[in-house]
Amino acid sequence: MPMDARKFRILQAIIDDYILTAIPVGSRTISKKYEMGLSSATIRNEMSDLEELGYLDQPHVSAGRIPSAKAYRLYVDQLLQNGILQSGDASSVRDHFGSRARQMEDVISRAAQVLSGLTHYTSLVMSPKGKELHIRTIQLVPVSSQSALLVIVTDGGIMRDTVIRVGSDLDSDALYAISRMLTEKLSGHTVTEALSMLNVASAAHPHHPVLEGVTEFLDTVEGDATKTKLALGGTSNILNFPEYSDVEKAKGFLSVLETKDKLIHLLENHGEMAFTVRIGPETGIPELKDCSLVTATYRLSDNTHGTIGVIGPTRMQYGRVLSILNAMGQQLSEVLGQDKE
Amino acid sequence: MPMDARKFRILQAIIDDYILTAIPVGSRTISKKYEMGLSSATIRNEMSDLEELGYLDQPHVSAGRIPSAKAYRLYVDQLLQNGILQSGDASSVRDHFGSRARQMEDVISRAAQVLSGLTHYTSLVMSPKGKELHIRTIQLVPVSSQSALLVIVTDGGIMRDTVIRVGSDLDSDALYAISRMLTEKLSGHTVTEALSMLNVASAAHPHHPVLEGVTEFLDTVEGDATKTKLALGGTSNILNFPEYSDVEKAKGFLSVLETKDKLIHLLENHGEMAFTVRIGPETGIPELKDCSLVTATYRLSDNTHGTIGVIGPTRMQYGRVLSILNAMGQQLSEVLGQDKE
DNA sequence: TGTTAGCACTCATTCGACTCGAGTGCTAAC
DNA sequence: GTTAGCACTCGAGTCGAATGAGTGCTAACA
Repeated sequence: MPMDARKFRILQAIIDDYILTAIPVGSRTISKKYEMGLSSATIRNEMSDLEELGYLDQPHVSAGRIPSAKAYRLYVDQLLQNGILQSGDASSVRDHFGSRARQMEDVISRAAQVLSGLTHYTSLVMSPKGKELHIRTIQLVPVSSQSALLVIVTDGGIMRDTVIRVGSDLDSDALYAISRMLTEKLSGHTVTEALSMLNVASAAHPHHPVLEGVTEFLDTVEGDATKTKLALGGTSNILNFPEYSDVEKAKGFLSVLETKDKLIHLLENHGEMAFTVRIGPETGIPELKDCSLVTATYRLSDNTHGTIGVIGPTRMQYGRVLSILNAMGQQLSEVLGQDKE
Repeated sequence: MPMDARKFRILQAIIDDYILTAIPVGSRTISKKYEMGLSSATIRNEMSDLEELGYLDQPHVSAGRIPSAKAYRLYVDQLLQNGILQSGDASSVRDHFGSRARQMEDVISRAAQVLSGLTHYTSLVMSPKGKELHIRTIQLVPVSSQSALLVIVTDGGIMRDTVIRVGSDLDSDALYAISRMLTEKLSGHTVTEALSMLNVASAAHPHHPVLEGVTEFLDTVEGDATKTKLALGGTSNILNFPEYSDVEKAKGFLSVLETKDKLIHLLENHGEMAFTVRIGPETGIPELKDCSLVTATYRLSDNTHGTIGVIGPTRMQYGRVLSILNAMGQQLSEVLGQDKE
């Protein structure tokens, strides 16, 4: 039994209706609300076929059908292929975002707020991965006689800082000299590259406290995924959807959001696509089996990119979400890239 | 009708039982489970009196009684007066916290996690208010030809940074010189004091871009409460309690947590007490009318303090929470104060 | 005078029987 | 291939009786 055009049109109508109403949709609804020119009986036969093909599920025999994950997959693939992106969202993203470019962190969390506000889903905004960032300046700022603040400015305006121990024989001017030297050597390189260069240098000057401190810090930046900044928005939005009116399910969902490591891992597996859509079980997280995750990337430069995403019920308004993510991605690239020149 | 010792003992038993079980407690329960040496009928008479005094409510006539906000208030005041603080919690806080003192931000969020993990409630950890912090070092780090990163190191190891525009005629060395000068002048003063000093300086050198940038930034640090860092932990813990099995109520609660401004405002009204306990309506936030907020402070120095707190249902294990907050406050003072010398 | 046993009364909760209706699957006719 | 008709299914909602926890009151008791 093949999947012809009519079946597809009916499936699409079912999905559209279910996304809107969240109640299982019956054959009569389709034949009345959507101008098919077919009677409910015919729709019924087609729906039976679609169920056999695995595109529809039936909660119980006397209810309508609901789309399966496979159906959403088909639906989304179709959407992605046609590239239907409303342009109206770009301007509304712009409006809500405001133009003030502040610190990376502020931008990230603001973006998460806007994203969840516009979509009514839960949003995720992740800064670029640490190890891909290019170093621009390294500066040691004296904090006390024994320690200094290590500030690393990277492209995108992100800065990472930590306090390291230095030898007590270094005063402000000495630190400044070291800073200049380090900046000269490492500027323009990625964190990963800088790390290998430092390892060479450490071999020449063993037990140099400053070098050790810097190396150690870069090491954690590279290795530790949790160093990536992740902002969430609209975490309680999920409760607006009837599929999460069960408190137990809601708890599971919210618990996942609390352990950011899982989320970061999820967002990192992005591949080279402009968009990634993971539907239900495709997320790989049991608690999210009734959720979909849509992600997109934004670029700061050729090699550094961050990820933004939206989590909602599988019956998500994929078209709208994709369009908004697209607009937000562009906006972020613009805002974060602008103070780069 | 006075409130005698026996009434108080009975009230205490009722509160203890209700905190544990969350079900209205009847006269028979009290006379059996708690060794009162009184029959249920006597208890019943006393409970009737307690209700008349406003300490007990009755959901409906054939159910037991539940403590009113007034009852919890009495209970807590008694608790605070007796200063019952189990010492066991101090060590468990220490165990969970770990000794690694990292950046302020990490410590804050770690503390929130530990706090919610130990109490099973939602925790709040707020860094000290910006304007109370003492400046230790000011450093300008070149970022591009037009802009510089302004790093301000304060006591407690907190650092605030932002990118400011500078005149294009300033190279790295010039910025360094300015940094030294600023550090020399402002070190040891609070943000508020520094601000007034800078205003004097600005009058002498009008339109100086660096001075303007620094002033503007300190201004936002002082004025903008949202600059205060606030970490939350265990936001979904509230769903474990039967009083929040209603999704609508849970949504209201979680929505409040998302707008951090309200929370910061709540935590700031702390007064000079070691602990503050706000019960139900005392929080002043309608969505939290069935919640209690317990806060405590930790100190970095004489003038700078941060706030930690726990939010849970009004039937909270106040004794335990107070004890844990006390331990955590000490721990935080220790960890954040230690790199101060 | 305080305490207790006894008893009638209240009322949320539980459970089963019942109805209602949306929706299906199947068959036969078009 | 499409459609009308019809029997059938089954979740959701309603109603009412039974249940039982808990109270308030009264009268007896120490």
